[in-house]
Parts: sequence; structure tokens; C-alpha cells
Amino acid sequence: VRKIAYHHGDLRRAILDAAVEAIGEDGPGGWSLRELARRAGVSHAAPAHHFGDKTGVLTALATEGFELLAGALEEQEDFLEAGLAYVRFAVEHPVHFTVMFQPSLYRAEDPGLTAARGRAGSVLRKGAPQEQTALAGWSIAHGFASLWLSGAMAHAPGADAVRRARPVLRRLVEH
Amino acid sequence: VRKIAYHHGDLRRAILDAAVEAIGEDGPGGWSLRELARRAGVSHAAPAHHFGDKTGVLTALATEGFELLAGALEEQEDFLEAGLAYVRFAVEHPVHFTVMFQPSLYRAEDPGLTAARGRAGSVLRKGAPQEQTALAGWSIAHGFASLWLSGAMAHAPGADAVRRARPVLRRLVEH
DNA sequence: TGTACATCAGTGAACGCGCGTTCACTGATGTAC
DNA sequence: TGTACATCAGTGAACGCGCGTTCACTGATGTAC
Repeated sequence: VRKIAYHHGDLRRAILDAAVEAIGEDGPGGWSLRELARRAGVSHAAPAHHFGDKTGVLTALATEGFELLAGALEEQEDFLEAGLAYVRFAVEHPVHFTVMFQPSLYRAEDPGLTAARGRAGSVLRKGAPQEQTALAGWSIAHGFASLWLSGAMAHAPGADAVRRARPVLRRLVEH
Repeated sequence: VRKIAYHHGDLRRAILDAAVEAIGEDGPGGWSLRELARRAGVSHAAPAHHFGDKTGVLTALATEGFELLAGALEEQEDFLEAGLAYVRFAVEHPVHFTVMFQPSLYRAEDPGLTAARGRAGSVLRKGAPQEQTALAGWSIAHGFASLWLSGAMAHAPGADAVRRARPVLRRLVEH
């Protein structure tokens, strides 16, 4: 049990977590700044101090997502493993993933965001022998992850996406 | 110039078109029933007659999307061509495509929707020799289309997605 | 062809609600001396 | 260690607005005879 102080300590973090929670439950459109305040247990005007508006929250979320993705991919040496790391990132951070690839939701020109996106992009390109191969690998990993998360690709509730992705991604690598 | 009558003629169609337009401009969250009414030139309460609520509009849009996709895929004989038809569908109907794969936006259990989705799904599965291959083909086509539409995959404004997709999808087929 | 009537699509005024935003404020923290 | 003061994070009341929804209505269409 946390002691409730006048100053929250890390309200910025708490609001982002609340956003992830809310979006996870109701989708990227099903929340308001006031609801995030409610979830974080602060007054309704507090979120504006840190993010300005809804778009600010989503921009922060997308930026965080690209940074997490870049970090996850940087650790990989192998092309196939990088693809699987991409899928793992998506299932571990489904809300970030969903927001990141819907630029209509956030400020795509935000400097922090473009930097993070650029970093993720350069890591993505680095792993493949040719540009065409990189594109194919990115497409198949991204497609698998998207279809999995959207529920379009049927799977049992507790199923392991990465394990199921391996033989699928391998079809591209086997040449 | 159309004569304006008390009865619209095909208001259902007009509202769906308005929704496509609005979502294309501001994303899946940037509109209201009242705005669709404004765009269609009818009173603000009219859309509810046909769709009930916002979710009803999106459910209709997703249903229409799955029907269009099934139709586009049915015409294809070849596995690679089916993948390219998938990409073509996505770039020709970007709003439908975007909505279809965000089930949090609509009523995923709607009978008309599940029927259309089932039809598209069975056409998808039919084209491939094995289940794993179908999954890989679906993933790469879906991923390419998603990345293209989201702007994550850099491309010139007038570039032809299907033409660019061909060599990428071919990497999967060449075995 | 003409009349009566039922049905249906769309209207427009009214409502209550949650929202984002503003703003004077209060309480906590950090720094200077 | 103690005091004064500046800064900053969060408060809470107030506002105006667009929204979805309701409902009695009106105009157009279709059908029976």
C-alpha cells in the first residue's frame, strides 16, 4: 500500500500505465484524460500538466513503444531470431504495438517520436542481407503479430505466439 | 446535381460513404454520428435509423470489407497473385482494411459480420498447399499492406504498392 | 384511374451528460544563506 | 540545523460545447380496393 502524498512521485508513469490499461480494455478510442486521472487516482486536471492533451499521451506511448522495440531487436544477432523478437515485443506490449502503427492517433512529427522511430528503423534494416529481404522479414513478422493480436488468426487463449511464429517465419528464411 | 427529396433514396450507403471519408481524414476515432449526418446532408438523428449507434456503422463497414476481400481473393488462382490481390484490396479500401482488423471497434459477434469474415477466411485458406504456408502467405501480405498503409514503410506519394509488393512476396514463394 | 390508409424515412426541438479547458488556489519540494 | 523564499505538482470549482438519445411530428411511398 502506497502512502498517498500531495505530490504523486511519478504521475507521468502512472498516467501512461493507466492509458495502457484503458486502451487494453476498450481500444485506442475508448478513454478520456479524465478517465486516466480517475484510474491514477488524481484530480481530473492533472494529466494535462504532463501531456497537454490526449494526443500527447498517445505520442508518449508510441515513443516508448519504438524505444522498447529498438531495444528488443538490438539484442538479436540472427535474422530469424530478430523476427521472433519482433513478434514477442508485439504480444508483450500489445497496446504500444497497436498505437505505434496508427500514426493518425499521435503526433508523428514529434522530435522524440521520430528519433525513437528512426532508431527502431535502423536496427530493423541492419539485420538483413538485402533491402528486399529486410522488407519481407519485417512484413511477415509484422503481419503475423498483427493478425495474432487482432484475433483474426485463430489461437487458444494461452497459446504461445512466438512458438507458433517460428515455423511460419522459417518458411521465409529457408532458401 | 441530385434533387433533394424528403426520402434520401439510399441514406444507408451515403452514411457508410461519409464514414469512410471521415475515418480516412481523422482515423477510426475522429467522428460522430452527428458528423456523418452533416456530411450526408441529413438531420442529426437520421443515422440512428439505419445503424443504431457508432458501433453499428463500424460493424457494417467491417462486414462490407470482408465481403469485398473475399470477392477479390476468389478471383485468384495463383498463390502469389492472391497475396498481391490482398495487398491491392488494402490500398484500394484502406479504411475498410483498417477497421476490419480492429475488432475492438465493432461487434465481432454480429451474425452478418461473422458470415462475411468466415467467407473471407475460407477463401484465404483454400489457395495454399499447407496450413503453415497459408499462414506465412497471409502474414507477409497482411504485414506488407499494414506497414504500407500506416506509413511505416517509406514510399513516394504515388507509388504502386502492388508493384512494390511483388518481389517481396516472391521471396516467400521461391523455394 | 382514383381514393383511403398504413407504413416507413427523415425532421427538429429538447434533454442530460461527460468532456476538455481555464484559473485561482494549496501543499510539497528544493535551494540559498 | 534553521529560516525564507521560489518553484513546481496537483486541486477543485466553473465554463461552454458537442455528443447520443428521445419523441412527437411530417412528408413520401406503397398497397388495397
